[in-house]
Amino acid sequence: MTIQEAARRCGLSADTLRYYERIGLIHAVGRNGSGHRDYAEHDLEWLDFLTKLRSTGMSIADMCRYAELRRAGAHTAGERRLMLERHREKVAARIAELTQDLSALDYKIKAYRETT
Amino acid sequence: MTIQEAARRCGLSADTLRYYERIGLIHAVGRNGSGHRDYAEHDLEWLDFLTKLRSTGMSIADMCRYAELRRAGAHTAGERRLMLERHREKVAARIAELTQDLSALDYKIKAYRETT
DNA sequence: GTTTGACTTGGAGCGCACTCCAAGGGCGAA
DNA sequence: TTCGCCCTTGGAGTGCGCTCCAAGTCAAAC
Repeated sequence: MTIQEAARRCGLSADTLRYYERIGLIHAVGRNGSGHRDYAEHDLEWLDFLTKLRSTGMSIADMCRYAELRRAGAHTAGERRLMLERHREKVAARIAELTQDLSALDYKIKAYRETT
Repeated sequence: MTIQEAARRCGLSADTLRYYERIGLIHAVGRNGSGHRDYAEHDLEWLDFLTKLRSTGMSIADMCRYAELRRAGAHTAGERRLMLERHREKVAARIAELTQDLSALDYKIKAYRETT
């Protein structure tokens, strides 16, 4: 799969895919005869997971840490799990915060509706 | 109220408060005899509202737009309300997205738990 | 009276996450 | 064979939202 197709499928730009590879988030993407990147299905699955971490607010630095652990092998599974559990709590807290802010927003909008 | 007290109460830094004033987010904060900022209660209420907008992901540019409309007077209430309503939808969508990502994360964590 | 410390201003600097650029390579179509 | 296009790399640039700095002012403490 070309970089353009991979970009389209995971919702990132080709530039971002190259950037992710450069900083070690994606490891050893295959190349074809002309030296062009050739993405495999498992690259896409990993990218989908990365974009989930990213969209839930994990920093690139932490994602790199996770990717590094993953490359290090099965014995890092515990640490990876811990990272995900901690991140999960942050996401849950964020949802709670947003939910509260949403109702504050609703209250404000209601006030506007009653005034106008 | 000094800038330090105001900063503590709204959870921003004094630098950020000065920055917000510079870009027009906060208008005409009072000064005392020595030219130091002297925040009033209504400044704090406005700041609390601003931090809610900010923490729900509204851009500084949009917040400036809102602040500008507010300064322009009551005849802009409709437009302000529209801004808030649109923002509200974005926040709701964000919550939905995060909630989905959270369950994906839970799924992944569950897999780790079953493996280790 | 001098020191301390918080404040003022305009402007520069920073960290993050990309995003773009220049120079060059490879390949299919006309 | 030449054109057009997409790809490669390393490195530079960008936008956002602050954050820090230098130089100066002022008031209270010692």
